[in-house]
Amino acid sequence: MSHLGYPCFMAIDRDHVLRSAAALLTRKSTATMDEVAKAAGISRATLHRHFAGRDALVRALEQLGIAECEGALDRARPEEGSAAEAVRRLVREIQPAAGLLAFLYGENQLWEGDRQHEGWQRLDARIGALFQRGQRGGEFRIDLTPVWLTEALYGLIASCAWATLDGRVAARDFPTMIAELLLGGALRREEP
Amino acid sequence: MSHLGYPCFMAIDRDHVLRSAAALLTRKSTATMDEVAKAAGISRATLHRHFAGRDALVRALEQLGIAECEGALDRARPEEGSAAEAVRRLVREIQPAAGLLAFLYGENQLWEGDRQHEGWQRLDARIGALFQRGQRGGEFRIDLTPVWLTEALYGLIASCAWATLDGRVAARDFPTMIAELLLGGALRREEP
DNA sequence: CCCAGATGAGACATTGCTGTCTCATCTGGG
DNA sequence: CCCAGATGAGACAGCAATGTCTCATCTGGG
Repeated sequence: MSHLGYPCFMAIDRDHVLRSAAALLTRKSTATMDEVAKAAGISRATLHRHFAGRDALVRALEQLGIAECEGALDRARPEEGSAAEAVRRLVREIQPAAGLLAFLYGENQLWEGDRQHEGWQRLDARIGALFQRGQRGGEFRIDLTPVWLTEALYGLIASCAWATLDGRVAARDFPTMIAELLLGGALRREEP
Repeated sequence: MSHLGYPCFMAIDRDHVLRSAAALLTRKSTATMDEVAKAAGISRATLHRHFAGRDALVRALEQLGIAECEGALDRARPEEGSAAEAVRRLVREIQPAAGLLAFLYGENQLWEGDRQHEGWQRLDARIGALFQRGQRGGEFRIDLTPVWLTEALYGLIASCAWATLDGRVAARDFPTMIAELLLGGALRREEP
């Protein structure tokens, strides 16, 4: 045991378990603790040593999802350049976390409670601010509220993640499909 | 008992149970059979007399959702006028079923099986055909596939249904928010 | 080597939901 | 009135997943 009070490899182990769980739960959101353990290559006992219970596991996944989103948002530099380009960067950066987000998006348990994780509010605010910047700069239309645009972004990410799992959308098209639909819509642009 | 083999009021009763269940499960997808029964104002025993089990109930809801979608599609007259207007009509007609669709959309159980209800395929085909018509007519851009546009439509409907439940989007804005985002996107159009 | 700590396998009780059953009660048509 | 059929209330066992426990085993640092 290290001086930290836990073995130095536990951190990466925990991360590995979380990512396996995310990958599995994306495909089968009702997977058992036993299935999650098997997917991570550990026993159910060890899984319970890492996470007190299923609820704790989901909460940890929520935390991970929030962190991934914030990382993606940081890397996308939402204040920089045109808002449209910032949205494209954001979608591109967020793709690796799309499966996890799709799972969390469908986990009603996280939202029905009287109060949800503050991290989501912070994310909503940051993404909403990006859309607002686009509106103020005359780049985005103003008849769609930033709140709705943010919500729609989440919805499209989840849709595309599931469509990708089913093979209805190619993974390499993920960023384009979402960003182009969200930004430009289905209507053809008039040639200038 | 009527000559039909069941009381004449059972049909409407069954429909009432289904709609109550849809309304409840939209808010809490993990609701118990007991909660569903209470929400419909009947006992659990009677609920089991109508639907053999939870699975049968979900399947019946799926059937209802498909029927509502097909009805909305029929009323939207997807072959008539511009494709964009047809999409707007479709979204407007589908709004009453949005909550049910959002529930079904998150019910992975319906999709993970090796084969899903053929009704969805028929719906996908009809909606996809609408988008394809818009593309062929030069109205819609061709770099977003009809399959993805269909998927995105479902996703936006589910997103907006949940956002409406949470009060983040007004119910009266539902058709506009979805149709305008799907058709026009966030970017402002250049003035002609 | 020695041992603390981590792990895997499995036993175990508990819990919440399900599906089925019975029985008393209600209701509407004949 | 009479009765078939529907209903509500509740009992009951079954089941699947959870959470806790023990114990044998493995592993790495000192």
